[in-house]
Amino acid sequence: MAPTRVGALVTDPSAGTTGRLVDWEELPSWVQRQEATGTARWVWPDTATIYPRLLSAGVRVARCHDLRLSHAILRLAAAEPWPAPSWLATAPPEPSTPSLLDDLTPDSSPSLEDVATEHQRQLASLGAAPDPGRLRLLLAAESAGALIAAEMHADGLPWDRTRHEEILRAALGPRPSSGMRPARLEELAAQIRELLHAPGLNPDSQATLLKALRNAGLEVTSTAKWELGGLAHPVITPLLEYKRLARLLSANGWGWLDTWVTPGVGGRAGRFRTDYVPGGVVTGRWATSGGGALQIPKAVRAAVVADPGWMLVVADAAQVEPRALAGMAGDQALAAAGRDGDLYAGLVASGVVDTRERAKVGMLSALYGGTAGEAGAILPRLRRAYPRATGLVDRAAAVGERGGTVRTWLGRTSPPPGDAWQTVQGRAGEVDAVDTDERRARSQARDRGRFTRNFVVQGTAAEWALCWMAETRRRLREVDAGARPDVAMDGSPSATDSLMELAPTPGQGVPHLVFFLHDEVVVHTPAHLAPRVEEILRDAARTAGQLLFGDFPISFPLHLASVPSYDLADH
DNA sequence: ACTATTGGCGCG
DNA sequence: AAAGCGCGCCAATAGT
Repeated sequence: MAPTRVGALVTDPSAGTTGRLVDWEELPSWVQRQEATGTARWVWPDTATIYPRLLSAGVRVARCHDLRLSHAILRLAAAEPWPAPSWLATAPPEPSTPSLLDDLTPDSSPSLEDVATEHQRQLASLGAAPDPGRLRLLLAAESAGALIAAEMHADGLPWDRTRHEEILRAALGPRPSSGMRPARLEELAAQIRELLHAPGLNPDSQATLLKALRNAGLEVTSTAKWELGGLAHPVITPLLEYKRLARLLSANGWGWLDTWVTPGVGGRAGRFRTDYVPGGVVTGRWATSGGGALQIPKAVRAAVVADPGWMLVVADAAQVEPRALAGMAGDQALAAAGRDGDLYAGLVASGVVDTRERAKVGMLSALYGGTAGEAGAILPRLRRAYPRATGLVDRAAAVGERGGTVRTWLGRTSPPPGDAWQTVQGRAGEVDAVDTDERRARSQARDRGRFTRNFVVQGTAAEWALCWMAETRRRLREVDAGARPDVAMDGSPSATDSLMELAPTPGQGVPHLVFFLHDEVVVHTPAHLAPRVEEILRDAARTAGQLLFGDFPISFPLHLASVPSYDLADH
């Protein structure tokens, strides 16, 4: 049963705190009125539920405090967590069409007092935290992310269906009737059957393909491409080609287009809309649901095309994780290696390792906990050169191996290991424990150590990226106001009366974020504003670094490209 | 006929 | 078991 009203507070330094329990129909106009001061912050149960409705009414807000996302962070961080109120969902709402008003909320809807009480609890919890300033920044960034996620869904990623179809046709042949294999795949399948003497083989069937390969004398234990790649046999080339194209077909073929890309309107490209899930990954990274948005392969990025007269500004932050680690650890030497742009080149220049590739492999091993192969040889050199940085991740791993929890720089806490983990560790300590018990426990403890090792780094990098994006959004909104003289800046009635006029929607000359991928963002902008957008992205990256690490001299350089289509950025 | 798991592979 | 972290999604297959 869907509630017909929503409770929200608005805190505003210029107007004090007010709250209302308001009908959904009245919500947009009320919100728009409060926004006019320019200093309002909304406190509401769940941005993912509320904001899409505001967006479809043409209303955007500057900032909010998302009680659901904040609770999730505070619950793990607080010494004395409180249970989530029944009205506060612990999972993001099921995606739904904006026209449907039901199914969006948990069992009961909060009163205004409920909302105010939960807010007070969160503020108190924040105040009691070891570092309230950082945690406050994290909650603000997480909440800003929720606004951005909803806005990117509403605006969509520009997607040219025709260009996508050209890519598919060139790779696979014409679109087959449903259920049939495209021509090119059928050809390759025939070759594979011939070369393996396996008539009737379906290359999509892993089990039968593996048998056929072994019958042909290939000593493989899987059909994974990394294993096949090293083999000398005439079937390898067509087989790898088959796998590459079959993947393209199943992940981003014609069916994908039909499901995920809405048609273009008058000269404009269509749009791809996924559901972004802020905080969807344990480390604080975003997840997505629908369309595989975080795995858009390089092969189809040429179909991401700006509207006529518009550009895509693609910004990719270089080596965010080691930079975040340098900042956290206060490692001056590692920070210095990253000063000139390419941190891995910096490692080579400082004589720590001899090639860029080895620098990268070694650094990733330090961040992920790898020990095998070449990494084993490089790691000791990294430890000697960067004892503070490597010491930090080594300690995080040690905590994890003992079953403890770790925190990111801003204070996101790792989830503790589950019951199964504890059980296995417990069994290894019992008097009748056998070898396999101990081995399993040790192996599982090391797994946990690699998780916590990486958690602090990946999570802090995600925090930097959130701050970067939130700061970018803030500045893009200023461009919006400045670039649109038709919107009065003096708060005159004409400016606030027409909600649709005020709403910065694509097509009205407004640069806006359209894509986010861990350390990369894409802004869709009128072409003449592309240089300004690049400047904003750079400034925002610098600001994000300062928000996290203050005066510590760690830089966050970007690769920037203003391009008509995504493939041309090609970092 | 349905759901859960597996192997594989795309992205960072 | 890709050398190590984090994901989502697909087709085939196993389980019910």
